[in-house]
Amino acid sequence: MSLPYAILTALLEKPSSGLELTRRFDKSIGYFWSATHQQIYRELGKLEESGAIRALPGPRQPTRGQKKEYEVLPAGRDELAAWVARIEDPKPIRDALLLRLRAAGVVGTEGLEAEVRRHLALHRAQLAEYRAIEERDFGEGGKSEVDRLRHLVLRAGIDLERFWIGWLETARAELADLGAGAAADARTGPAATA
Amino acid sequence: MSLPYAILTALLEKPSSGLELTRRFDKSIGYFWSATHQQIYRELGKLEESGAIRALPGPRQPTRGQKKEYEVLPAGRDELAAWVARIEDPKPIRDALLLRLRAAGVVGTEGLEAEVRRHLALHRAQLAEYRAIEERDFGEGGKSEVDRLRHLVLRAGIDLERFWIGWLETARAELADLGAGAAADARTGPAATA
DNA sequence: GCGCCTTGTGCAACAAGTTGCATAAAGAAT
DNA sequence: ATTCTTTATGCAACTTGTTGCACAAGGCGC
Repeated sequence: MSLPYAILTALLEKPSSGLELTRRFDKSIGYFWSATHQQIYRELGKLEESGAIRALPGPRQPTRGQKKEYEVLPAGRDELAAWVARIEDPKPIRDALLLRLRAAGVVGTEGLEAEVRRHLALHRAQLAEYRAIEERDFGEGGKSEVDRLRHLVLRAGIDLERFWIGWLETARAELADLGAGAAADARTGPAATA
Repeated sequence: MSLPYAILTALLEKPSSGLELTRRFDKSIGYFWSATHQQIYRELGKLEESGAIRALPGPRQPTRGQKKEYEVLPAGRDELAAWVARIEDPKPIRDALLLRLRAAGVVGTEGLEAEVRRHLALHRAQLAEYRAIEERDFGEGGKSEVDRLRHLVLRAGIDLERFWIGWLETARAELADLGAGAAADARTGPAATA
């Protein structure tokens, strides 16, 4: 659905080979749309076939194991522009940890608090990483249109991490609170607390 | 990955048939882990085969088009309890709208503001729905362990919607601000603003 | 020259999720 | 009685995403 457009965007920002794209996905676009090199190569093939991109004519092209750079053609740019304005509903959340909290209601919370703490640490680390990028890339003023939009996206990432950190702290407190007394009856069944 | 556990949780809360599960997914568990009836039937088959659940012996079982209720067996309950404490990293965000904002940086923001406004309305509606559920199910005190955990999960949903609403408002303002002057050169290329 | 590591491209098989449709039973409508 | 709708289960085909591996070229050590 969205991967081809992510690739088109990356290629418009800078023509690249498959592996270069993979690396760039690992640090910037991949923060909100990750992809493995496999997906990227497959999609590059499709995009080339459909005429949205083309391989730059380099020294020698046809062999395997040789770098192959792509650039976006006008048709690809048009498709991307159309996608930007397309009507497409937001996808509902899909989060396994929330599911696990819910499951803990019926089978007990044993071991969950440690996992919540671990996630908390991971989200704090991610927040720190985002903040470092913000500092580095959007420190001073004088922002172009591209910069302002990129910063906006980054701020979504930052605020999302902040949300998770806040919520996980609440969750940890709640689990600790349930902990002591409830640990015993959680093992046999949760209904006893009522 | 998580779907079988979502189903086990739902079945422990109340033994059900495939279609009943589908309906329940549409209103409660599905808020953070959605599934179609197809996925659910397939997964029920696998879970039954692996001995995690079994069909309740009803009037007549074997025919098609006949309701078939399932309940969780001890093995299934144990698997679920193990999953609750399992180490599993949070998945990175995957959001098409953020991607579209980023794409707008290179192909122009035309048509995006309307889409942002539409999403804003959808998230406000979702928030209202969650708040109504909160009012209905967790209005007064006297909460059991299950209730407290369920409420915690619901609050994650509520705060996530609040996050999106806040961010989308910022985005809309930013797009409106870029709008007037930038609309012209966005069509030809974004670099002109620098 | 020969092994070895890195860079680079790609196939194949699988897992998860989506879409469209077929089938069957039971009850309501006429 | 027969048609229509609702409830219910399920197959088949497809798309997306993941994992493991194969293969090719070039640079480096010795």
